[in-house]
Amino acid sequence: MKKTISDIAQIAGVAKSTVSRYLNGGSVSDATKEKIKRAIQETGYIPNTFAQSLKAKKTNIIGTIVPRLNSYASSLTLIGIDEQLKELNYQMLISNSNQDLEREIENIYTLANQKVAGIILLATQITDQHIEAFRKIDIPVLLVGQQHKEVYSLIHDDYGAAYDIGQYILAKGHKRIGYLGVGEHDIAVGVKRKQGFKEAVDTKSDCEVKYYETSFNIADAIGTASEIIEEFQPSILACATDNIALGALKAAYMRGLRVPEDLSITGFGGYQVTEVIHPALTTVKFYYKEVGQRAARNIVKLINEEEIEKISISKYEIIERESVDNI
Amino acid sequence: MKKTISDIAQIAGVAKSTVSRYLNGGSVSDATKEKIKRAIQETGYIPNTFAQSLKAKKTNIIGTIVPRLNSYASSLTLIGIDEQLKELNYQMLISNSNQDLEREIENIYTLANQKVAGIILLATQITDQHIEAFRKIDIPVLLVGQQHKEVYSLIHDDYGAAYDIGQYILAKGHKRIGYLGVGEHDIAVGVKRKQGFKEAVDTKSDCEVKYYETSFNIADAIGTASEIIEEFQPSILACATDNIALGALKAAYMRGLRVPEDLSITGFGGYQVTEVIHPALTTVKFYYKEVGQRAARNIVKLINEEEIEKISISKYEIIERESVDNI
DNA sequence: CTGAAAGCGCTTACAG
DNA sequence: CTGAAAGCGCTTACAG
Repeated sequence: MKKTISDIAQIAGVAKSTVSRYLNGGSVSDATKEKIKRAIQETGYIPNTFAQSLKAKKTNIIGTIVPRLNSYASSLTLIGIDEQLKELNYQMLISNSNQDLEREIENIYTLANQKVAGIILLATQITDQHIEAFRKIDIPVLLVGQQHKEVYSLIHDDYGAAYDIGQYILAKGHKRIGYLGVGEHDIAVGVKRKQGFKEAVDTKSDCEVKYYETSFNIADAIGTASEIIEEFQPSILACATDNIALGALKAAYMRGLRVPEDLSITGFGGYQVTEVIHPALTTVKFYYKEVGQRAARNIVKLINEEEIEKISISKYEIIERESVDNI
Repeated sequence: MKKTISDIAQIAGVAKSTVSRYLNGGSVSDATKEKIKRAIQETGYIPNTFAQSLKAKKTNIIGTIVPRLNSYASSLTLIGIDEQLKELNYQMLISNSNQDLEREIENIYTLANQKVAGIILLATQITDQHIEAFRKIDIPVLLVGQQHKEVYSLIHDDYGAAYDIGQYILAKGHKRIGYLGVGEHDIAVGVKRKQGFKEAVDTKSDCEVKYYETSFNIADAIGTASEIIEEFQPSILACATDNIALGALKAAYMRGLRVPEDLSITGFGGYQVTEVIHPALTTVKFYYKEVGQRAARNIVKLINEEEIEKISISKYEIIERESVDNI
């Protein structure tokens, strides 16, 4: 059933090497080309990628490790990577670590096993084990979303975006401000966003600002936001992700508060749904897909041993919509 | 740098075949085991998967083709597949066709090239070219979400769910009913859901029902829903997906209609966000993740040449929330 | 332009 | 339990 290059060679009446040359664009006479083409069509021959890779000693596969598949940010980033990679004649292999750091480390080694040409890691946190793995596998690695001094990274400007959101809130006249963030193990979302925000609101001394923490989970966010509303009664709640903001919105409705009249809310991310809901959410949009595309270009450069910057920072844009009131 | 099995054999002072046996759990004496283990640790040896697969003539990789990556349904299905496959010692390779049928066909062949053990296709429509590809590659294939008489399939009960939604709407006393679906090239969403719905509402003769069509795109849905509201002024708008329902909700708000007081809305899918928005959406929940898991089990059975049903139909559940009014 | 041969890194009967 | 040898399906110098 399954045809090999030898079968084709035999049917076409040429040597295996000639078929191989035909397949790889080497010099073959037109007459020979014709014969081989016919043989391939007739048999439905498909070359064995393993044998090819075994000899060629390299693949055109880029392994991409994601913490979770059902996230707006991951999905868009993956799409960007995939699109760009296809253009560059590479292929994307997705490996899901399901928010499990151990599995993430495992995935690095598995990908190395499969001789991927490079690895893109949509990172949440980078541990020593990560660094150890990167060293051992000896394959180009690119981090997306988090940075580390020993690895090439592509990040969103979390600090800058948060600073701008802070300034924006101040400009709207808010003085009783709640910030709902996540744990500090996540440097980008947990640390940088909070830092930028704090830096901005600290420029004004007549504000009362309180910082809270929840998880990335919407249900958790609803609970935490609800408590904050009860305890602190802020005029605005700045949330570290759009999902958290969605939770805050729900909490507001559940407590009978109108948004933005009774409580203003902001998010982070620019998820599509934030535009469709009512009131539409004021948030900061990150360019996930573009970052994915850039990641693809960068990893390929790394593979080709071209120079790239150790760390690139991507832009953002404040999207002003309906969820923030002017006081 | 890169170590091979020969290096390990040499360092451990044994034959390659012994190392191979060690790696694959064949019988090796404890003393030899120890030597090999040490050699592997010392060198950080990682076996070459290509060489392994070339000999073994099979892989434990399941190719999964998705129409798009940024969809709630795909993501959850993928997670289910991935989880279950890991348990069965298989690996998932995701291939995105980006809603491009040609690319989908290409992906089938590419996956075959890579000698995947089986293919799961999250399908939108099945053309003759698909069937031709399935025949040529001679690899087990499983369809998810759509059915075809020549291929093993796993589907959601689109017809049944739509019928129930229709009945539910009738029971709520609605008599002026709009149905907002999608094109008929998508059998599951475009044909089956409409059919089930129609069947249900046709049981009552004093209703006026109008059928409309839009795309899967939220922005399109907003536009179409807006027109429907203007022209037909239904008391309820049943939407063929949750995203379309989200668009309808937005359209209602934009026209100053209250939901559900002025217009009731229902969806299809059970996306997480439908629970968080206000008003929470009445919809039908499909078990995407579970279907993914089952798909994984089924494709593995197919690979092992075990019997499975040609077509399995998955359950659903009507989720009654706040977006439908009692008339 | 074309072919014979060696070799990529493994695995798998087959002997011992 | 262990090793030598053949072979998986390709590619790549090397001759011609």
